[in-house]
Amino acid sequence: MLARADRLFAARGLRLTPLRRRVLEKIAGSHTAVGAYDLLDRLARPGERRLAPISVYRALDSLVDAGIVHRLESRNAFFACHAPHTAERRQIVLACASCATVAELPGEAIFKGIATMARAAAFQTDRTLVEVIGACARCAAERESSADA
Amino acid sequence: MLARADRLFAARGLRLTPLRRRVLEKIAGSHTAVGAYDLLDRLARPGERRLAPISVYRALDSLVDAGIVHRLESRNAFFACHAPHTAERRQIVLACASCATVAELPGEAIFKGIATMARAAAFQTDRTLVEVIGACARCAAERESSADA
DNA sequence: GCCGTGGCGTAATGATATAACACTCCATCT
DNA sequence: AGATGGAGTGTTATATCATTACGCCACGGC
Repeated sequence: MLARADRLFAARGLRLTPLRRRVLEKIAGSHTAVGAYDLLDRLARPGERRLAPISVYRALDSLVDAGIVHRLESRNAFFACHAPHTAERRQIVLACASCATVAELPGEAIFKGIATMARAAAFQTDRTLVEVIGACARCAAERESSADA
Repeated sequence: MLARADRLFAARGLRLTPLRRRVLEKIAGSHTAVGAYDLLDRLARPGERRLAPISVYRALDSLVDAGIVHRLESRNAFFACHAPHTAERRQIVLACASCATVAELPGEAIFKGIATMARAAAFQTDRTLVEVIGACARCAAERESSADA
């Protein structure tokens, strides 16, 4: 993953700097969506001065631009993209409301359908967002059992 | 629209109060997505004390619950739903990045497709979000002409 | 009458994100 | 070598978005 990130940055004349690397590691380390301030906490090192929010946001911006990290708009949070796709953002995002776990599904057909509809409405698409909020398999099971109780 | 709102509230044993009505009018008055604090400004009446943010957020919550107003997640903003659909949120949202205009398209087929994929991934869907960010017909035309220049 | 719920006011605070400015590093050009 | 320019980060302050906690009043049902 870090190698991939390296390549993506290099391809654009940029660098996967130590700070960006640390941020990416923290995000990728959890398969969940994490907020910028959570990240700040996790990046804190005892004895060192805490990072300023802006530093994390800058790193996040660069990672998002590179397509290695995505933003979960419905939660104002960020998650690492483990899919093999390149900067194209054509994945359906499944976000668990209880555990914040994020999964991605290839959604070419869906995105094509949406693009067609937008075009028919004379709308010029820059970015398409598909987020499904609900319960992942694990949490859905828990819902069931507590519903039984 | 106000009549529809009235009905939707009444159907749930709630009321379209004066405050909610004012908030709804301000949102519906613009066909764009407006932030809660923008709304606060627009609701301000000379000589009167300004509303507290929480008051607007409460009104917004109730309107969103009723399905009369939707939240544009990618912008943390709100827009009135002019579509004839009921509380079902199965509309594709087209949001113009330059003028904030929002349009909705019926998206049954798309939402069905997404639901099927989510189910196949053992994901239990609560809510599905489809937002297309780009340029509306009008702003796209402007882009063209400035690109020419 | 009393209680539960809905609805709103007030004050304070929490959470998310950016602006503005300064500095270093390093590659490139001259 | 010196000048230039973009990338990257630090520091400080501030903007923007949203909620918690508490209290009051209106109204309908028991």
